[in-house]
Amino acid sequence: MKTRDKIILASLELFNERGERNVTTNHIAAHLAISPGNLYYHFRNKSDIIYEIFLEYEKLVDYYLDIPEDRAMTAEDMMFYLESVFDGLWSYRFFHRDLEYLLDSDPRLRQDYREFTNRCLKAINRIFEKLAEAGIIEAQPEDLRTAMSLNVWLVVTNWMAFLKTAHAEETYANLTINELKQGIYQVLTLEVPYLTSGYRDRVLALREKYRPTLPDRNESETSG
Amino acid sequence: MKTRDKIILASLELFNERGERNVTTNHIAAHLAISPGNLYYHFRNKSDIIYEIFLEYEKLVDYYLDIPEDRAMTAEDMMFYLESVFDGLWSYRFFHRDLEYLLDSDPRLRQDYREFTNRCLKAINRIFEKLAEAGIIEAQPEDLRTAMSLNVWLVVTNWMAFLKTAHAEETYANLTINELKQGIYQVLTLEVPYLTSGYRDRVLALREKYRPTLPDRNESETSG
DNA sequence: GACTGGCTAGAGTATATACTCTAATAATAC
DNA sequence: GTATTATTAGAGTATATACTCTAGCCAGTC
Repeated sequence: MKTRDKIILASLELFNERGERNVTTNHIAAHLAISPGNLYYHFRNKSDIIYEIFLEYEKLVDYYLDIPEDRAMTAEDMMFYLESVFDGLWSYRFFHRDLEYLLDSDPRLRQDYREFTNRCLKAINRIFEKLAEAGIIEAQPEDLRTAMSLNVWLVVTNWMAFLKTAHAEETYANLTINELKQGIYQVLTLEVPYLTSGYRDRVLALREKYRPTLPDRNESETSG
Repeated sequence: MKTRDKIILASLELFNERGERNVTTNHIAAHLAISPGNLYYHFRNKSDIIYEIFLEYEKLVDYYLDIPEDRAMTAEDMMFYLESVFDGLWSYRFFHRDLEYLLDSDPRLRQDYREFTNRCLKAINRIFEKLAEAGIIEAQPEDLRTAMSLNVWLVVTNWMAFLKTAHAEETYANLTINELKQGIYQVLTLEVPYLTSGYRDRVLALREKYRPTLPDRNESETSG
């Protein structure tokens, strides 16, 4: 594997494990047993590494959210979208953690991320439309659908942050992809009131599989 | 005003403006025209300043979310809760930005914040209960109510982050409290499907007042 | 006036961090 | 082979940051 690719891979790994803020370029080089000079031969700066990682992330999610227009949507499709998106979130989980700082440090990233968000919102919107066409959820006016899509985006992209703050101990290390996917339960919660009678039980059953076993909720929960 | 209080105030101001990560203790001291030594006489470290600010924030929100149990809830009450909470978010807006890093650096803060979150979730839950008792929304099983409350929390606490990423330019400076309050529209969107026929139009009208005029959604709206 | 204790100044320190520079080595072209 | 280019090492730099240390000021008290 080329050094350049190794740098990207190691950076992603370290960022995910420790958070971007806690990983320096020297750490990355040390982790790979290469010199800082070598790293800076391949990347002009730290931002450039992050930008490359973003491009990969973007590509992955764009691929996941490519919605086929030649056929109706099924409940399985919907679940597959959710699973895929949460897989993506997991693989690039450092990204949403320090998002605001990252965007402040790189205008190019800010611009790209903004367009990326808009594409995702459109895709979510389209999924809702097709779910309605397929009779899985009730059709809703465009206004409402757009606002719903935005809420889905907010829940999806911030569920992980919530989980980490809800953990009692240092949580960066011990978060698992299974816990993360409990966010699917929360997303489906948004759909619940719109489900058609024909699909209601079906989707509720699917949703049930992701019911959160919330992290040490018990510890201070004795009141109530 | 005592130096200690001035430090807290100036820190909050600078954190909100520039983000905690971009504000050093030396900046704070310089801003107040006091010496670093003076600052460190009053606070053992930066974390302690942040913790003090959190305590204020916590107190404020706890006060806002104190739900009177001696009377029924009105739609106005609900709106007042929303307005208040978003005011609080605005005043301490730096906090949710670097939340994860802050919690990682201070176990005491992590623990307190976790309990704070649980209290807020319970309050939201109770608000939904009382809205149902008042006939404003349909009553829902506890499970669903809890999941809904969590979604409300996610939307409330992350709406600001979304706004900032949606902005095209450097956004930390030019975000306004009015834009922030458009998050109320998103929260009410979550309630829409549960509104009773008696209150539906009423609440939809209230919601309409907060409809987002989303920041340069179409590429570059001339800012002026 | 002398003493005390809270408060403050400001120079200074240890460490970290992003990044540079030069020279050496490996790979490739001719 | 030689010349050229791509890659790498590793010491080094400029700057920043959280925090310390010492000495002095000032308000109140005896």
